[in-house]
Amino acid sequence: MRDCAYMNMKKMEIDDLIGLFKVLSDKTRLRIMHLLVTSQTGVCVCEIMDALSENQYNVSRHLRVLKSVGLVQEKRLGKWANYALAKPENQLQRLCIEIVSSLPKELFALDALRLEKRLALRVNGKCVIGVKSPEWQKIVAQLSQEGGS
Amino acid sequence: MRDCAYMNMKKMEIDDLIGLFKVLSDKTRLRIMHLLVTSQTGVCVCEIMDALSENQYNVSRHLRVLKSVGLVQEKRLGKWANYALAKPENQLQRLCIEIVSSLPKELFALDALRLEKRLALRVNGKCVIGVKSPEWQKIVAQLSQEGGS
DNA sequence: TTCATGTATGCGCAATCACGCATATATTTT
DNA sequence: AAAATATATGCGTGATTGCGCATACATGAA
Repeated sequence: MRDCAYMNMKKMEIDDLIGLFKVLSDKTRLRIMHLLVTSQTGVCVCEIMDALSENQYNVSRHLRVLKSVGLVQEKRLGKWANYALAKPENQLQRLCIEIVSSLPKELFALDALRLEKRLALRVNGKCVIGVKSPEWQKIVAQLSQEGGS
Repeated sequence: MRDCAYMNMKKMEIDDLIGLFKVLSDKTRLRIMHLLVTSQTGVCVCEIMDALSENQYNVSRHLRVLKSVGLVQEKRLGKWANYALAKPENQLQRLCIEIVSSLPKELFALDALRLEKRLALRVNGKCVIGVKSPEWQKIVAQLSQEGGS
């Protein structure tokens, strides 16, 4: 992946703040961060995909960005990659989590709802259905029906 | 001026948050905002220029952006344009001020110091020296000498 | 070993956006 | 009226960056 400005973390300077805001300036990244901050649980890539209705490579790429600045951590479990909020190790990361926590939750309500439904499909606390699963398609159809009423 | 994404304010949506973070993702804008938030006083363009050591057209342009999203307000006084933090009129603007207020002040210490010295040159509470004034050049030279010790 | 599946990434493109330059506008001073 | 001064802005450019596509990689299943 090409280098991006928001990956450049040295000592704490104004430029680091700028990097932080740049990280939060992408919709997909902000939604992922909010998901991880509010849910306080590790989730795999396909669960994020479904919660956000976002495709695989974008979720993956944005997770990489978040990981590169130390905001999230990855734990591989077989084919699955589990991502969770990292324990903040500097002021900047704490600030970021504070900021994300302070955002109006209503704006992310749909993501949260979908994540809840998606996590309910886990078996033994683990994701087992992967991408494009019929179970999930059905739930999505149901949700869009309710939403359209 | 060409349209920018962060100027597009409708109802409060995630995209508005993105716009907010984009506004804060520029160093000059963030420094201006911090200046206005912490100083709580209206300042003219040339005072900002000197406080930030930034040129005229960039300060002017970024002020325009901040004004366009309702974060700052302008009051013209003859040749001088006085800018101040606008009274926040929605949740997003309040959030922005909160966020800027929460940033580590040390990072903006030099700007704050220069602004303090610059405001001390006012007469009757008004800026009178304009741009490229010898008085200010002298103070800058003094500051850089102290900083280099 | 071959195939299926979850995840990662190189490439090319298009959009965004900050900047320098030059110049325009507005107001005061001479 | 003309010059000076504070501020604003159109234009061209370069840098950044998000995305779609195709494909690579890694691991488990058949």
